[in-house]
Amino acid sequence: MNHKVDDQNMGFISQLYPDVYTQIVPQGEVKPPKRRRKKRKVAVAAGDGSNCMLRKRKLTDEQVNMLEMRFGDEHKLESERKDKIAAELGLDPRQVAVWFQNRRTRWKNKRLEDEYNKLKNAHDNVVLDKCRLESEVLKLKEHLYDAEREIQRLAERVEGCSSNSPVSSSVSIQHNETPFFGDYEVEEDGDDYDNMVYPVPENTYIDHGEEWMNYQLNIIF
DNA sequence: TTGTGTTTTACGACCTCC
DNA sequence: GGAGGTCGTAAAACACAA
Repeated sequence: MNHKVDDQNMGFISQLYPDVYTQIVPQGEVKPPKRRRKKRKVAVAAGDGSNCMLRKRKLTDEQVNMLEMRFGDEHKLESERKDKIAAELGLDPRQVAVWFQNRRTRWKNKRLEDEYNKLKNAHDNVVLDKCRLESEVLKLKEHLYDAEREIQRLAERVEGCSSNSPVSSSVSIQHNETPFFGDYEVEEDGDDYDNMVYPVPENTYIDHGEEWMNYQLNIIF
């Protein structure tokens, strides 16, 4: 950005906060031509206020706590507020700005992480629900299968009775038209239960669809 | 002690807004 | 055009296992 201003500021700051922030660019140093990204030496204040290349300075707990409080109040940082906080903590305004920038980034990442976890939980619940429903469907299909067997059994019994008696049964079910499990047509991919096609006999149940359904449900449940 | 992974501080490039 | 933002990353500081 505006390095000239930054450099001027640093000099100014070194005078304002000699014990905190030190101008670290050696006198007479010629700036390298602007490059996309250059290796940098991070330099910060020496405890004795001397001008020298030093290790990066970590903010004190007190400073960090105060910055956290200010960040809690407001994530953005206007110039006036920045200067005020900097003066309050004995920091370079630039340091305050940088700290806020980094803090915003951390905050954003945290928010993204929380959002991701929320979505993941929702997804997991949906998957769980899907499994539960699938197993329920399987159970119901098993019930249906058992019911069909029972119908078959009853139909055979009725047929046996009617052959012994001249009185015709009031039961209208004709066993050879009763769909049995073996009569299901299984579609190509062979996923037995899922792809069963129920062949409704032409003249037996078609006119009494509702009754037939109720009859079936009574057997199942 | 040292190698390694993570966090923190700082900067450069670029973008947006006034 | 300047101020302040984001993004990506360097490098120091730190934590910790081996």
